[in-house]
Formats: sequence, C-alpha cells, structure tokens
Amino acid sequence: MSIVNQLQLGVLKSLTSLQNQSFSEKDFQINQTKPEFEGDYTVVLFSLVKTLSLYPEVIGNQLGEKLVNDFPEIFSSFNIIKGFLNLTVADNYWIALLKKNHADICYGKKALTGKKVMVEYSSPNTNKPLHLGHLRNNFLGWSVAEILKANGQEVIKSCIVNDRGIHICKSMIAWQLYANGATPQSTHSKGDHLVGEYYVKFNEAYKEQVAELIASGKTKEEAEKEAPIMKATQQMLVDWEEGKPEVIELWNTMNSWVYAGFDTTYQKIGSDFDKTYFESNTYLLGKDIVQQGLDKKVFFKKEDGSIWIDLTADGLDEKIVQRKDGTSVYITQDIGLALQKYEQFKIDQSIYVIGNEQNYHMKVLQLICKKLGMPNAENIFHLSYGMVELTSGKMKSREGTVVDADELVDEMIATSQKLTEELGKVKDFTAEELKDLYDIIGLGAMKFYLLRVDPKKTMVFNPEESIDFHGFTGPFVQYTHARIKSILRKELGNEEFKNSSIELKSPLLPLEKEVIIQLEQYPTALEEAGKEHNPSVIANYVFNLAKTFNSFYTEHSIGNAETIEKKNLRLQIATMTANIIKSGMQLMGIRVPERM
RNA sequence: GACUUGGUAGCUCAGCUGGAUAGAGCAUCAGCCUUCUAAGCUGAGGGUCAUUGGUUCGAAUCCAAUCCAGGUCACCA
Repeated sequence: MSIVNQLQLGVLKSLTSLQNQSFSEKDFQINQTKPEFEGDYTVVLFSLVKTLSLYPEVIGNQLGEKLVNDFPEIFSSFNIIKGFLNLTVADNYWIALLKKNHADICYGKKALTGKKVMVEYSSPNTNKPLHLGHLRNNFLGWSVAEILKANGQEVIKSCIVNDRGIHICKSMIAWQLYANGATPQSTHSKGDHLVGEYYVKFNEAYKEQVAELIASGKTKEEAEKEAPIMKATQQMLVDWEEGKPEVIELWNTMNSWVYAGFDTTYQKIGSDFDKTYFESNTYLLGKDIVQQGLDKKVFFKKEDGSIWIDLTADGLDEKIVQRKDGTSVYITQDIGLALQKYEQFKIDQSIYVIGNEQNYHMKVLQLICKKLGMPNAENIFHLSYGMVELTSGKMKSREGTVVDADELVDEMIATSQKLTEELGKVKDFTAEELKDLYDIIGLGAMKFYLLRVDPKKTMVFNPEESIDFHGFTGPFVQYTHARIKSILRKELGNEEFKNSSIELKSPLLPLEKEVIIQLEQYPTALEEAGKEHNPSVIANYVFNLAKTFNSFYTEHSIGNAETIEKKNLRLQIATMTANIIKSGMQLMGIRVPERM
C-alpha cells in the first residue's frame, strides 16, 4: 500500500477515534509537502475546521500527536503551519522500503485481475504510407496495452487493416492510369510509398478534371460527381465487391506491396499485434447485422433502397448503414467487427485507439450496438487522441503535406548517431552494438516525444526544429540509466553490497530522501496511467525521477560515500532507480542502454 | 448554426477530484569537467493561468457568459 493510502487510513482512523464520528476521504486532503516547509506529506485541515468547528491548530495537534503515537514506524514528527499539518516520515520507513524493493524488477506491477481487454490500434489504410499521426497512434496503442498488462489485465493487441473501399480503389485507378506498370522492384521504392504516390496522383487528377468540368459550365457538385476518374473509381468498387478477377488481382498485388512496406516500418518502430483483422473479411459480416436490424425494426429502408437508423431521439442525426446499391459503409463493418471481437475473445473491454476526429462516429457506433441489443455495447471504449499538427497547420495525406514516418525515424536515428559520435564515449563498441545503440536512442527520443503529451490533446510538431535529445526527453532518461549502470558494474561484485545491512547512524540527506520518495510513487503512477489510459503519466514520472536522481548523483558520491552504510544505501537507491526507469520506459516501448 | 475539445512563460507542454510564493524542458544570460559518463548539474531573467462575473476561508483548477482556435455534424474511412 502506498504511503499516501496509509496516511489516509491513519488520518481517518485517528479522526474517528478522536471525534467520535465517521469521516470519509473527502473530508480532508493529502499532498506532498512543499519543499520550503519541513515535512514529507501534508494533511490540509481547512475543510475539517468547519465540520468540527475547531481551530486548525487544535485539530492539527490532536491529529499529529495521535498519528505519531499510533504509527511510530511511519511517522517521526509533525508541525503545523496555518491549516497545514506537515508530517515527517521516519527514515526507517524509507530504508525498509528500499531494502524490500530495490532489486524487484516487477516493482509496481500488479497480479492478474482476470480482466480481459482488447486494444485496437494502428489500423492503417492500404493506400498510403504511415505518417507522424500514425506514429502517435501506434506508440499510444502499444503503450496503453503494456500499461494495462502491468496493471494485471490480460491484453489482446489487435489491428484492423482498412484494405478495401473507395479510397483503396483511388490508388488502384491512378496506378492503372499513370504508373506504366511501375512496381516497388522497378522503382526501388518501399511498397507503401509507391502506392501512396498514386493516391496523391489520383487527387491531383481529380481536382483537374473537376476544374475542367466547372470551366465548361457545370456546377461544382455536378463536376465532382461526373469527373471520369471518380466514376471509374466507383465502378471499380462495385467490381471489387462482385469479385471481378482482374480487379481482385490488382488489389492483391498492390496490397502485398503495401504490407511489405508496413512490415518493415512496424518492425522498426516495434508495433506488434496478436490479432489482425482485414476489413475485406469483416465488411460482409456487418451486412448480416444490417438485415437483422431491419427485421428488428432498429433500421429502416428508404424508397431508394438505402438503409438507415434514426438517432434523432438521442440528439444525433439519421445515419446510413447501407448504400442503395447494397454496398457497405464504414460503420456497417464496424458493427460486425465489434460483435465478432466480443464473441471470439470474450473480452470485458474493447478499446479503440482512434483520433478524436472520429468522436462522433464512435458515439454512433456504440449507440447502434446498444440499440441492436448487442452484449458488448457497454464495453466499447474510444481512446480518443488528438491530432499531430504542424506549425504550418494540419497534415493531409491527400495533398502530400505529411511528415512521413519512415523518413522521420531515419532522421532520428541519424541524429542519434551524429550526437553519439560527437561525444565519443562508446568508441569500443562493435559496429552491431553501435547500430543498436543509435536505434535505441533515436527511437527513444521519438517515442518519448510523442508519448509525453496527454493523448487527448492536439499537439504541435515543428518540422523545422528536430526533436530534442536534451532536457525532458527520452535520451535524458536513458542517459541517467546508463550512468547508474556504469556505477553498478563497478560496485556490484562487492561483497559489502550483497550482505548489505543499512544501519544508518545519521539521518537521510534531503536528496537521498527525495529520490526514495519518488521511487515509492512508481506504483501509484502506474495505476493512474492505467486508469486514465495515459502513458504521459509514466513519461512525466520517469523524467522527474531521473531529474531528481541526477541532482543526487552530482551532489553525493556513491562509490566514495562517507561510510560503508551510506554506500550501501546509495547503491540500493541507484539500483532501484535504474530498475524503475527501465520498467517505465519499457511500458512506452523505449529501450534503455547499458552504456551510451 | 448545433454539438464538442482546447486557450497556462518567446516556443513545446505539466499542474485541473479547489490549498502554502503557478512548474518543467527548449531558447536567452551567468557559472560547474585532474574525483562514479557534462546527452549532466547549479543559478538568473521571463506569467493579467484568454476575458468578465459567480461560488468560498481559499480558484489556473468548480459554475455561467463572452472572445479566440481546432474537430465533428458525408452514401470518405
């Protein structure tokens, strides 16, 4: 149990016995004591003043004395300033905590709870390569999955590949028209990039055709409908749904190029999946449900044959679920897949890592599932994250104004190589070790950069400035780890550390204590990150821990500590810090080097 | 227009279940490498927490209104 929880219970118990009435956690507040005051944790007494009609000093004195008396192993002393009761935690409490947990590489992780969740993330379209926004999605999804695992949940990582639909046909048509049979082999390009080029080309051609039609006197709407390239694309979608062999063949070919490209990228960035769904397999499943929905009268058919659901009673609009030509829309297959996931895996929760531009869509999806009486409807959770914007505005694949994922990754790794070479600290590394180190640092910088921000918030990326390697960054944390490891390599063979008993003759120094206090908070941070589905909690925690440790490190020598007891104490602090940094970074998919 | 999310230092972001003098990184300036890795440490300057009003012992945090910005309201996904 965390120190804050123990304190909370202690105050509750003491208050009850002192005042002969019952209290709840909401009647008072516990904070970490501000550095300018003496003490470690603070009970804010103001809210009790009214209910008890006693002066804060009186309540504080009673409470402080009782806590120190009843829990001598936790609290050593207290002081009261205004309405704040500041409690000092006994050094022995911290030392016992260190002794018990410093070598535990699973510190903070929970035992299995039996809860089973699916995290769906990444979900690429096979008409274009991954960009910076997809990276945020991938890192988030992966990290949230790991964080939930650490919180004792069984997690299935899944991915739905959007491999069919009008947008896929756009790339295919443009390739047919303009590519002259170009392949990844013939152009020496990555398959996803090649296909993406033709997606951009489609939109250019489409724009031109529309402009021409408008010039010849058509309205904008007419022009958009009648542009030949769009008509051809729509026909291709119908042909695809009918299984026309040459369309299917082209589709298979181009998709296989894209998959080869994606595999390379996924491997590089460390995305993995336990289950991959293909929309081409799931969209028909949705059609059955549309039929059932019609029978149940949840859906209705319009005169032209299209099928709809009326959500106006819920404050939303009417929503189409099947086109008049019988083809599916996006939401159709989502309904089918939601049910299939539930039936296949018996999951307690289904998490969708999808951008906040789809908030409305996800709301509709959940509502439709509820109306259909599907058992999984309540378990759908949309982990809605903000877009990554450039300083110049939004990224748009259609217009090619995106920060390409592969390029950015390469750039990050190249920068880490350049910096490492400039510092020249690892000259004895083999070529392989160096390559691995550049990956660790470059990817670490990038993942940390994208994960340190609250997922819900839109974030801004400035392509002019490269991602930093100093300060609040992945490499900063990695560096702290490498420095600790360097010390431990030197000292750990030592017998005196193995048979460590830390009988302290002098009190803990402020910086020693500060690090230990933060170490103690890791399980709380982990829990909060899980509850909020928010890796940035971990990023912030791990950065602050590293920062505090660095201050401690420059101020106090570990190897040449004043006494053998101090040395043991500090080695334990260092060991535990390294373990937690490693563990926390791992939850974000960031590796930490032994040396850098 | 309706719904929705946000507005905190020059920039990027924490803090938001109300508590002590609002934090961090970058950038700027000034220091620290014969002692465990300087990708580090110490310090300085930098703020009308969008605005106005309300709630109260106390508001960046809660409530209301206004202004500004993003998103959605597609037979795109």
